Amino acid sequence: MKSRFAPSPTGYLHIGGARTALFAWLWAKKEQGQFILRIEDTDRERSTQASVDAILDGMKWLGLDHDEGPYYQTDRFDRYKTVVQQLLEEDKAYYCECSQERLQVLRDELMEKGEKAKYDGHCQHKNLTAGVVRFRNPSEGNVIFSDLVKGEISVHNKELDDLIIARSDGTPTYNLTVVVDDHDMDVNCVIRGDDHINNTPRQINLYEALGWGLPDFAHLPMILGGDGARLSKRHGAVSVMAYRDAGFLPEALLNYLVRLGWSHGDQEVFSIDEMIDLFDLKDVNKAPGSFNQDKLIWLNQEYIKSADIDHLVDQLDWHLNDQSIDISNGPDITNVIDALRERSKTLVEMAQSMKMFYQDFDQFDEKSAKKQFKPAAEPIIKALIDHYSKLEDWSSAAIHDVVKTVCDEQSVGFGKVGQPFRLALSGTGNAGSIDIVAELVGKDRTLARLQMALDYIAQIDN
RNA sequence: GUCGCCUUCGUCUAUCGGUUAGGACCCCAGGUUUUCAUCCUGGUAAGAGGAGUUCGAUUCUCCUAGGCGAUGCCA
Repeated sequence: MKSRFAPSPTGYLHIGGARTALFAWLWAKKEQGQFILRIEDTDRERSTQASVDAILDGMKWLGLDHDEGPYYQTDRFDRYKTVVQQLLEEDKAYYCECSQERLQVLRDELMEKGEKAKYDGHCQHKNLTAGVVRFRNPSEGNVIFSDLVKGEISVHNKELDDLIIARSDGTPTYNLTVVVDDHDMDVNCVIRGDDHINNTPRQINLYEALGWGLPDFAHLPMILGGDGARLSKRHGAVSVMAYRDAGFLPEALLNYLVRLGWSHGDQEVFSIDEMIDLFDLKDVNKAPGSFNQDKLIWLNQEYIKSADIDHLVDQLDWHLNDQSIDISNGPDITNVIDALRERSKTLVEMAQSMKMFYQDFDQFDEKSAKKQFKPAAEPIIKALIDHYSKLEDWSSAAIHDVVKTVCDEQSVGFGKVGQPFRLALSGTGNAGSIDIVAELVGKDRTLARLQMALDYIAQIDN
């Protein structure tokens, strides 16, 4: 068994493409077959190297590795020419020199008459020797195939016209190259978006004209935006790498994508191995799905909570760099991650929260400071500084004991001490349990920040 | 216009003719908690419409509507 992902390099790897790639990849793994990557760059006007790189980067980040390729169609023009020539010689194709204008007029007329807009075979028997090359599509009968996800699909040959397989400059077009490649590369399971369903009967006719055996076809439903329209930029990020940048873990994205159009009972969270084990094309839904960022965020948080610490360190690296956070001068990053993982929805958030452990700040969040740093807090903070400066065992347990001692001495509840302390430590008030945070922030920084809080209160008094 | 595909809570989905139509996200309420978060409990919410087949349809068939796709010398 061999499947493939065959994007055209006219932009970044987007969410829909990634889902198609994932399903094709999963099915190959599941069937212990191969997965190949092919770049369909026959449209030289729109294809760019930057897009090729972006697609490769996206696939790599997602971990969707290929067994063969990447193949480039532009490397195979000689082969396509040979096939076109063969079709010409066998009279299964012919040259056509109808102008674009004539074709446009023809389409308009047919549409106006309520008919299917298709080529009328004007050059069919002219025996021309130049122009575009058209494939002689059968005019009778039906093309019927059994799609692995959609079931039986039937189209009348009457609906199909003689499609162009080579442009007037001699370059081949999609419907020809895809057939030649899938055949030559032994792809026997074509998994792609269902926007290709309409092309499939044409391609089947081409396979038959060439005397080649048919692959299985599996057409995946599209991914739509929240409003039911085709997913596009206005629905938020559509580029896979934009999700990396926004702080998502690749396995969270993959998990989200695999559940869009496929399910296994009530299970929501799947490891890669489980996906491979449980995935089955026959369980793929026919209906299109809408992309829902809230659920992706939930999954991302689930993965952040449970991920292997080394993996998080790896994934965080890009974000630390992006936010210019230097972790060499501060606590062990694994301890910080553990303190933060239950309160971070994304890696971007986590990196932001990490700043308080590695960077000093010169002011407190104004709103919180007004609330917490009132004159009444002064003796409490003074007491904390007093105790902590003498504390030798800088452990969360000892730090916690001091807070309790201060509560007793000042005859106040935990909150009266904990809240200003937390704000002093974090600058924003958002932090986990104060004893652990204080331990990680370190004795010197803790004392300096408490002193800063004291200075703030003094400045309010004046 | 024509052809093809699709249609269960707002969203992702379960259901292989008989269920109080289940789960998850979101949202709401309550509980745990030194803030936030985590965690726990509970709640709101669905079979597009119409025929037919059947003792019985979300499930099978047909029609309608709606959505998406194709109708390119794009892929």
